[in-house]
Parts: sequence; C-alpha cells; structure tokens
Amino acid sequence: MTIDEGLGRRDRKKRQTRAALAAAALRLVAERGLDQVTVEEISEAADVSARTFFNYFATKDDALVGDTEGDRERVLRALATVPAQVPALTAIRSALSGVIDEVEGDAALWLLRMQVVMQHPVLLARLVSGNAATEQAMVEALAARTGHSPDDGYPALVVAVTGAALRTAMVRWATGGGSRSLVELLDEAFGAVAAGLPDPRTTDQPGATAPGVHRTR
Amino acid sequence: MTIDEGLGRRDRKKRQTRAALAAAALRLVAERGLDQVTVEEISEAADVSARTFFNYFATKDDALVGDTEGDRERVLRALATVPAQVPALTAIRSALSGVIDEVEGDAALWLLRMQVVMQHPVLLARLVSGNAATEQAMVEALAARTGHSPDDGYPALVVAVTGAALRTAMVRWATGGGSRSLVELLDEAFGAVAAGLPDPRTTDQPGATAPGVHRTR
DNA sequence: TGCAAGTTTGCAGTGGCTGCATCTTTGTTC
DNA sequence: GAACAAAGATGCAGCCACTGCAAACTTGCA
Repeated sequence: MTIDEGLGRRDRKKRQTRAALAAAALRLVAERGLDQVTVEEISEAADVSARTFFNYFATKDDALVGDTEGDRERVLRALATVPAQVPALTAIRSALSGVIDEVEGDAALWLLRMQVVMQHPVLLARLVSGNAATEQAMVEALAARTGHSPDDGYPALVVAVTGAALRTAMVRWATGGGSRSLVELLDEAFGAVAAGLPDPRTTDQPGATAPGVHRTR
Repeated sequence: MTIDEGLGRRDRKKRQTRAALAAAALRLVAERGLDQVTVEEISEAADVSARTFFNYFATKDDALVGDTEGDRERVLRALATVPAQVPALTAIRSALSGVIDEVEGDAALWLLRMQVVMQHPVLLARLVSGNAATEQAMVEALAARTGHSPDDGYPALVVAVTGAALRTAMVRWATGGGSRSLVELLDEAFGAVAAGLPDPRTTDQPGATAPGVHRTR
C-alpha cells in the first residue's frame, strides 16, 4: 500500500509488523469490542509477543487510531508549501489533500477504522485532535503565515475548528460507507465553515444539499 | 459552592466526597503530574478507600475533567428553551451561558483544572467532546430546531465546531490566568466562527483585537 | 427500635504497560 | 564468508488502573 522502496529488509519487516498489528487490532475489536480484546490476542494474531506490541504502540488505542505521526508531518510540510497569500482556511484545506487521498486510497482499512473509532468515543476524540505537539506546530505555522502573534487566539481557533470539520467529514464519510467521496464531504464542511455556518433556513439555497460550498481553487 | 439545599445528609455527604476526590486529584496531579499520582494517593487525600474512588469516578481521568454529566444536561435544557427562530450558532452560544457562569464562578477550581488538563492532551480532548451520548443528543436537538434530517451533516458540524470554539476559548482563558473574562473570549470565538473565520489580513479591522466580534443580541 | 435500601470497604483477579536482561536478527567491514 | 556491532524480539517481574463480589456499616423511614 505505502511505498516501501529504498528500505532494507529490516525496515520493511518493521512496517509489515506494524501493519499486521494494526490490522489485527482493528479486525478483532470490530468483531468483539474494545474491552473484549486483549493486547495478548492482538499480538498473537500478528504472530509476535505481547512485549513486542508495545515496542510498536505505546497503548492499545494507538494501534487502532493509526499513524497520525507521519500524517501530521506531511500536513505540516504541505502547509509550508502553500503561498502565504492564500487565506488560512483554504490553505489548511489544501494541506489536508495528501491525507485525504491516502484515506480514500485505503478505503477498506479506513472504513473499518472509522467503524471501530465511532463505537468508542475515547478513540474518536484522539483521531484528529490526538497529538498536542503537532497541533501546536500547526498553530505556530498558521501564526507565521497570518502574521499573528501566537498567543492571539485566531490561529488556535482555526486549527481547532478545521480539526472539527475534518472529523465530522470523516464520520459522515464512514457513516455512508464511503458512498460519497471524502473530498466532497470535506469541501462541503469547509464551505459551510467559511460561510459562517449559516442557518440553512435563513440562507435558503434551493436544490443545494450543501449550505454553501467553498471552492478551493 | 453548589446548591445543596433540599438534600438529605446522605446526598450532601456524597457531594462532599465527590468534590473532595476531585479536588485532591487536581491538586496532586498539578503538583506532580498525571503519572506520578496513584488513585490510592488521591483516595487517601480524600480520606476514603481506593475502592470508593471508583464508586464515584469510572476512571482516574474522570476525576480530573469534572462533572460533564450535569453540565450537559443543563446545556440541553437551555437549548430547548431558546426559541426556534434563533439561528443555530446564537442559540448554542446562549445555551452555554449557564456553564460559562459556573466556570467563572468557580474560577480558582477551573483554572487549576485547565492547568492540569492542558498539560495532558488526552484530558483536553475529553473536556468538551468527551461524552458521545450527549453530543448525539445535542445534534438531534439542533436537527429538530433547524428542521434538518439528522443524517444531514449540518447539525453535527455545528456541534463539533462550537465545541472546538468553546475549548479554545477556555484554553485561552486559562492561559491568561483568567484575566480576560471567559464570556468575552467565547463571544469573540463565536463571532469569528459566525464571520467564517475571515483571514485577518483581508478583513483588516484596524485597532480591533478580535477578528470580528459577533454580538449575541 | 428495627428494617430496607444505599454506601463503604476489603479482597482477589484481570489486563495494560514498563524496565531490564538476554537472545536473535540484520547490516557492515575486512 | 566470518566477526562484530547495532537494532529488534522476547521473557520476566512488577506497578497500577479497574472490576465483581461479598461483607460490614450508615442512613432514612416506619
């Protein structure tokens, strides 16, 4: 699925093990529920020792919510490449493209993941707003773009709100079993946010399902 | 602090114990950090057995993030009383008033709580978006107001976004040590959201710290 | 006063998670 | 290809969060 080229056997095996653990965890928890699955069982299914599980994931939950590390670095890098004149919302939306593509590219895995995560609110909270360090980095990157002082509330608000938008889009995507494209749902959400979340009754857009779709380019 | 009237000795004692546990937990964790404090120590400080701790809180974290149960019910009830013509954002903002007042009324406790919560991202995520049941209820209440079908994304998006706004406002409030009023910060955040999070440079409001303050009435 | 219901507590047990020591695997260098 | 060093896997012992159960103990009420 992901690009393994240019890696020695060692790193390839690490990736495999990690993926096997995550897949096993998702499958088992989807079948039985979070509390009915032990780390021992997950490890067994991936054919490693329980101790090894914790060499890959700090907690049982981590194996379920996925990478989040690499993803975020990619988002940060993407954000850095967007020209500074682009407004914050648009910039973030386009920085998310990479992650979105990856999710839709691995739809089966991600639909399973979302199914699991949605059944366990603790996980749902961690899915997007899990990492504080990267969120902080995001806020700083935005502050630099917009020329805000970092303690002005604006960048933090934008990051939090777009995180919320991403989360709801993903939930909606998963709820529909992936029938509507994630890109579309995310654009719809960002559009609504950019429009100030207008009350649909006062805005009254006949025939439009979206309360104001915001085009990215 | 809270109103104890009309309760027998039994319920009064329960409230006391609960408050003592929460206070002890906050104090100890603020001093030493989450992992350096055991449930046993918290219970000891509140002069009950460790087993009793778990009669009051399902997890150690719960003792730190606070009630959340009663608060949410109150928000729901408040939302129900807001006339249906009021736009969604405004309705939610005003439904939050009760909680806000309580937070500012118990500022010392809440500043300590925020200090602790901000040092432990896991807790921060749970602070606002913790409970899935009530969040769901909120979405349904909103859907009923706006006449949306509940699976249309709009209500969920609004709830998620306003949650994010509330969270950032509280973080900002706590970061400033409560120097700016929470009401003011929340209004500022809601105003920015209602304005579509305008990029400050394009909006350009000379002299205004807020990127567009939205008046609630 | 006596009873029923609600609370506290101890105890035993499961399972998440960690540090440490040991063994195995992999990449490298000659 | 053999020796060696770095990195990874594993077992083990141990801490602690959390749960179910059964036995005290308190409280509210008749």
